[in-house]
Amino acid sequence: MKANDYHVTMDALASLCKRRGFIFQTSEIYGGINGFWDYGPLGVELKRNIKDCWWKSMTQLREDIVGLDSSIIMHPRVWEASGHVGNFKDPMLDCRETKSRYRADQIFVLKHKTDSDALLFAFHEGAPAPAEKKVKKVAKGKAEDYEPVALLDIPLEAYAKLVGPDTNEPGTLTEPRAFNLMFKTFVGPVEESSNVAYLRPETAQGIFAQFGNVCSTVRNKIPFGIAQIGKAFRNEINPRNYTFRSREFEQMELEFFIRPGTDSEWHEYWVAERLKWYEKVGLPEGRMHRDVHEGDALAHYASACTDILFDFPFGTQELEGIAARGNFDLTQHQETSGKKLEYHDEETKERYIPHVIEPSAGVDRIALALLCEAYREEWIPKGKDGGEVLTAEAGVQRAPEGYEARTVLRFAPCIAPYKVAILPLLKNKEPLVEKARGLYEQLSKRWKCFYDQTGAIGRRYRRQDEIGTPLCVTIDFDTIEKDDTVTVRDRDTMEQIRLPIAELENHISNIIDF
RNA sequence: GCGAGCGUAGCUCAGUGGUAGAGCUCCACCUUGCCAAGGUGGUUGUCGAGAGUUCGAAUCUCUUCGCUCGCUCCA
Repeated sequence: MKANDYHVTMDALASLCKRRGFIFQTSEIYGGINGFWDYGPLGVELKRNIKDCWWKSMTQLREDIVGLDSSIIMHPRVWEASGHVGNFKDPMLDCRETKSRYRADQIFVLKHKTDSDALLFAFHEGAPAPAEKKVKKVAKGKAEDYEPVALLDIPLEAYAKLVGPDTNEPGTLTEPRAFNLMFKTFVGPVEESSNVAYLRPETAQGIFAQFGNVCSTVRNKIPFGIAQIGKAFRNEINPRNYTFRSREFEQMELEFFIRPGTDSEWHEYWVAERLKWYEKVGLPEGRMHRDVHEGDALAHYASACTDILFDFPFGTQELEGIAARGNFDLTQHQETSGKKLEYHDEETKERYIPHVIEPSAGVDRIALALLCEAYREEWIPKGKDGGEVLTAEAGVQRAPEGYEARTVLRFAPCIAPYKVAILPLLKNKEPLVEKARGLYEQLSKRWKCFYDQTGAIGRRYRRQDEIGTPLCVTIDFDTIEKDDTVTVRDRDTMEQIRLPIAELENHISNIIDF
């Protein structure tokens, strides 16, 4: 997908998100801080709706999944067991001359087989040709006399003789430094190493660590799942693309425990289930993709992993990963903690550590995807029944003659921040206002509603379009003088129907409820 | 993290050393009997932050923070 084919630019979207109160830069009055975002009055409703739809689909609409809310800071040994303390870092090194940065584990070195004083030539993994050339040109040697070794196996003393991948001079590379992507803090008032703790980089480990307690309290039979929604923190090197890669973000994770050997069928099941969910909340099939990891792209303990991707304006990017993790996590925790984390399968009379399928989704990424997908700029014909609605041309703000522009967020109704706007036709006619206020109070008991009496009625419709409110209900003189009916106006078609107030709640419920 | 560009009202932006501006938005009143941009009046800024040069800085210099793009990274 080319960026210029997309129906919205990130600039236009970010502008609307700020103007209407979806997303703000965090602590903006102090200049902001890279990788952290705040959700405004509309954004928080949007996110809540995403989480509610997920939570409902997991824990309410099925009886084999229960919820959990574990703490953000856990015992540091949780992260030893999970491998995050050991592996959750990428040693990096810089070239002082070219200012390039490399991942140490991806750099290899041509080393002379016998002469330990000879120069060493670094190269990118799998691409030794430039280094072989340098062997001939710079060292006047033969390629046969050299052998490739991993950079991490080269002693630091030898770095003075090491020629970087993009230079011909030795000694320009810094020593590799570990970049731990977990946020570190201290428990208790004293900052000493024995008090170190981490903000969780994922919510999943809280589920594994409480596996035993959950099993012994809810009497669940395999297969069953434990779901959790919560904040996670990763000290990303370079947050980019608006809220897409943030340092503080929210995850919705399910650990679905299964009998060993049934991994691939349950993995496929959850990929299909999750794709159905995305369609239900308003991400169309045409913009969704699967990325099936194979070979080296798979973690060593995983038997399958499929990413669910979405076409963003800045490229096709991951919303969710669905991994078949075997029994790696529970086994690790059992070994590290010394506590049994086995499941007694009464059907097969066996004890075993269950395998797990993990659908792990990012709430903020889904919110961003929904905003990108929902955003539309349209040119609509002036006057009644005037013909076809056009998609606005990118960058052209004024509509052509006979048309007028409208910006609309076409959220799925279950996702929209406000569900219904209640509008008196005129604000200076007391009976209209009184009736509208009463209806607003009535409907607010069931849905997030918006009351607006300011400006012309058409203008108020457009305001609701821009924040994605699916329905507008207008109170006019027929309502109060004649038959107690109201006008219900649809956001997407802009069509209006007349309904008795008595039928209103039922009508709204059919459209809105997840 | 490196390089380049950019930070002025809620949004989009003009303003190259001399009293901070425009359009839209927003608010009030009027008008408005169903799809915005009629009328009148009004609010809003430490010109991203800090320091320096200068009689005087939005404007010049330095530092810093943030944003965008490219490289890098994305378990």
